[in-house]
Amino acid sequence: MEEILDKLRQQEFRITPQRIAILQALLNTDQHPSIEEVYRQVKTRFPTTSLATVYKTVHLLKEIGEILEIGFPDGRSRYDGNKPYPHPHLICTRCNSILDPDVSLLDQLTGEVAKATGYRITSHQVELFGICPSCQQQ
Amino acid sequence: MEEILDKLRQQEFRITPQRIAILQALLNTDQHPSIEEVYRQVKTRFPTTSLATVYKTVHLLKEIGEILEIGFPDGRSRYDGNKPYPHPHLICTRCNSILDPDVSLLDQLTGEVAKATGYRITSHQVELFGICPSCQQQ
DNA sequence: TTACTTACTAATAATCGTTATCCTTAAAGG
DNA sequence: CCTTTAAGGATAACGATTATTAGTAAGTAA
Repeated sequence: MEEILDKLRQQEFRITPQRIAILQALLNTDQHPSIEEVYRQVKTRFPTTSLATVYKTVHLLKEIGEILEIGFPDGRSRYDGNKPYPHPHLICTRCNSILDPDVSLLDQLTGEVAKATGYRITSHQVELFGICPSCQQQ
Repeated sequence: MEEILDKLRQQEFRITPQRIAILQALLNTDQHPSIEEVYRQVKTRFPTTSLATVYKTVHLLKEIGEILEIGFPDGRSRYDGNKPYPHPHLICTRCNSILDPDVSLLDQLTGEVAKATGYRITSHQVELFGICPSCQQQ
C-alpha cells in the first residue's frame, strides 16, 4: 500500500482520500471486484464519490502497473490489486467466484508455443471455467 | 455448411439469404472476424442488411454451438466458425493477427488444476499475446 | 400456385458500461 | 496562508449491443 502511494508521489500524482479508499477496496480483499463493487465500497465512507472518479483512478492504477484488469465474459472487467501481473484464473460459472490456482505447467506451455511459432510471447490471459466443489454439491 | 443449415432446419429456424451470407462470411476465412467485419462483407451482396440482423444471427449460431465467440481485450468480440470449440489463440499485439497454435500441454494443465482444486472444469479461454515473427523483423 | 401462418428483416430507439467535458475543489510546495 | 494545477463531482457523450415495431418473406399445406 505505502509502496504504491510512493510510486504515485514519485510520478507527481496526488494522494487524495478517494484514491486511498479505492486502493484499500482493491487491496483489502482476495476477491476480484468490479468497478461497481469498488464504487459501492468507497461510497460507504465517501458518499459523494463519483463513479467517474473510480473509473479514472482504477485506470491510473492499471497504467502504473499496480493492478491487473481481468476481461470477463460478460463484458465488465474485474480487477486484482494483490497480484498485478498476468496469472490464471479459475471461475465458477454458477457462483461467479474466482480462484487463483497454481499452474506449474504454464511456463512450459508458453515455451512450447513460442518455440513452435516463433512468436515472442509477452503476456497471456488464461481463464478456466467450471463448477466449484461447493456448487457441485448442490 | 450444409450440416449447419440442417441443424437450423431441425430446430425450426428459417434459412434466409442473410443467414447464409453471414455463415459464409464466418466459414470462408481463417481469420477471426468481428461483427463489424461480417457486416461489411454481407453488405457487399445484400446492401440493405441491418447490423441488428448480423448480431442476432451470430448470437443464434453461437447458441446452437456452431461458432465460437472470442473475448478480445479491446471489448469487441470476434468469432470463429471453423473451430467452434474452445481452443487457445496466439495474438500479435502489433498487427492483431490471430493464430491457432497446437498446444499439447493444455489438457495436462486443466487436469492439474482440476485435481488440485476439486473444480469440474467445463471450458476455458486461453489467449497468448506477443509479437509475430513478421512484426519482429520490422 | 395460392394462401396462410409466423418467424425474420430493416430501421431505429433504448440500454449499458465506459469515457469525455467542464466547472469546482483541494493537494502540494513555497 | 497563498498559488498553482491536478483531481473530484456531475453529467453529457460515446460505442457496442439489445429491444421494439411494423412490414416482409420462408415454410407448409391446400
